[in-house]
Amino acid sequence: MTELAFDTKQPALQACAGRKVSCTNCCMRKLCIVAGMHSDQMEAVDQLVEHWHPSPRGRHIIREGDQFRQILIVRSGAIKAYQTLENGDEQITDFILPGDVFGMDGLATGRHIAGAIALETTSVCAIPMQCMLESTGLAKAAEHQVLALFSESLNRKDAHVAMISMNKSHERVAAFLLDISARLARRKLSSSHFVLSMNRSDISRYLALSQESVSRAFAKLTQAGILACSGRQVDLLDFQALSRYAGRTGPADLQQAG
Amino acid sequence: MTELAFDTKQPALQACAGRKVSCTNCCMRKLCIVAGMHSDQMEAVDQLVEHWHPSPRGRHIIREGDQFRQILIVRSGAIKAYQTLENGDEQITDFILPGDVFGMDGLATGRHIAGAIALETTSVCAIPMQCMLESTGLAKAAEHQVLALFSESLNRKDAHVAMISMNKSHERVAAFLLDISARLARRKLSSSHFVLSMNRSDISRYLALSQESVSRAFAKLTQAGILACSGRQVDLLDFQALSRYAGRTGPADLQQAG
DNA sequence: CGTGGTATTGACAAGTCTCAAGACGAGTGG
DNA sequence: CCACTCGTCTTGAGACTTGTCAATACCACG
Repeated sequence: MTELAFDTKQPALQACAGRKVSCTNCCMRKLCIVAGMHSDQMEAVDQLVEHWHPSPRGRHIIREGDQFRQILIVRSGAIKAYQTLENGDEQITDFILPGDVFGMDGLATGRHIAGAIALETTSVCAIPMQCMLESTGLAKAAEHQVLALFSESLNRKDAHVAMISMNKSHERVAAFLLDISARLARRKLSSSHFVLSMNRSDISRYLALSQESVSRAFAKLTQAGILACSGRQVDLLDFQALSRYAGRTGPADLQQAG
Repeated sequence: MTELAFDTKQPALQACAGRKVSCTNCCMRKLCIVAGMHSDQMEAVDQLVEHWHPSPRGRHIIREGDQFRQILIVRSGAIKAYQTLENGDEQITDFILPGDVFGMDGLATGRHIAGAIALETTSVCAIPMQCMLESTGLAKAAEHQVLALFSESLNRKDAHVAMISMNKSHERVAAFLLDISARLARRKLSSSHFVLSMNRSDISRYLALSQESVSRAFAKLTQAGILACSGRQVDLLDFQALSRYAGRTGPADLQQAG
């Protein structure tokens, strides 16, 4: 089985994965920058947007220090954003799913601070910043959308901070799974049954835990009957219970419920 | 002594604190949205910008759930941004210093997710979003700046994540102090001698630690001769050593060096 | 059927959280 | 000037969780 963040049996992503499509019939148009645009506006954006070739798993889409030239939107696949710290450790700063924008980190200084690597075969669209600022008509139409996506990106980071702030490993993992689940749901994909596109090590560096703790957290949640998992395949069995843990040692605490 | 994030003896902030000023002679013009603008552009922005009355310590500037109407820029003072979690805990998501923008979290959904409270007497400028999108001339001039500030905001959040990801409490506190220090330096204020405007509890909820651990971390760094502090007054004595700790258990580990 | 990357599991040391008590400083009222 | 109070900050001791090191299991792939 190939590694996908989504169940390929579901139609939405399969429709456009890997193929060059125009914005008007792109499956991500409801989440991306063209959301809410008229078809003529969309066509204007289409002229501007570069549809890049799909990147295979492991390929860098952005390298740390690269010059900033455009903002990017994922059309299909999944990406991890990372930053190399002074001591050489790789901090995973984001997991980017179809419809998410990324690459705005380079706008402030002109150079990208964070790198981005495809977690599986991934297609992205690029909106060159230069064009964006020059083309008045489009800028007008897209400006609000761009800002909204920025804002969403900011909120995603706050959610990340909230996740890491939980003190128990199974809470962080529960919150992580719920977050992924909710984001998949927004994309009309199964929220209870999915295949993670990142390995345990990526998750651990995203959640500020050791790989082993992530593994143990999965085991704990499994033993509690809250989820079933085999490697990256995850089935969420009890959302309520999961939410309780993600809600930071809420009403009921996790005992060896078995 | 009043509580300030900055040494009031330094001229930059004193000049405009609390008084209504135009952008052209605001002390924050080099960091804010009007950075790099011609004076005529600046005046156009000036027409648009609302200079709000100073907020006393403890006052809400934004409440969670408030309708989004404008983005805000701090002119003087300091602010904490927070989010109430499911279990009622307050997660501090940001400390906002003069020249920083905030409030963009509300753009995505139209309502603010995070609240903002003044940590000391604080003046902010508001740029109504409606105006911003409508006034073409200005939008053109300010667009790049707005995006750059957004981008900076994103990068600040990644820095926050990196901070929380450190596993030892004194590393997180070291990173925190270096971050504050660097941000003060950008504002031409003393980077080695300052008064924190937030209490230990705020710091702890920002760094995902208990209050006690923060206190102990301060003590540890003090005993190691790296800083001197008395309550919120902080003097950084050894930047190199501080950077080593903030660099995540780097070359030299912190022993009871005394 | 090996091989390499990934994932799990165990045991111990190390660090943090929690609970609890006390110290300190600023502000108030006698 | 003093005693008192409140919020903040510090310090101590024990329980608990995680990180680390190490060994083993698992899976896809050639």
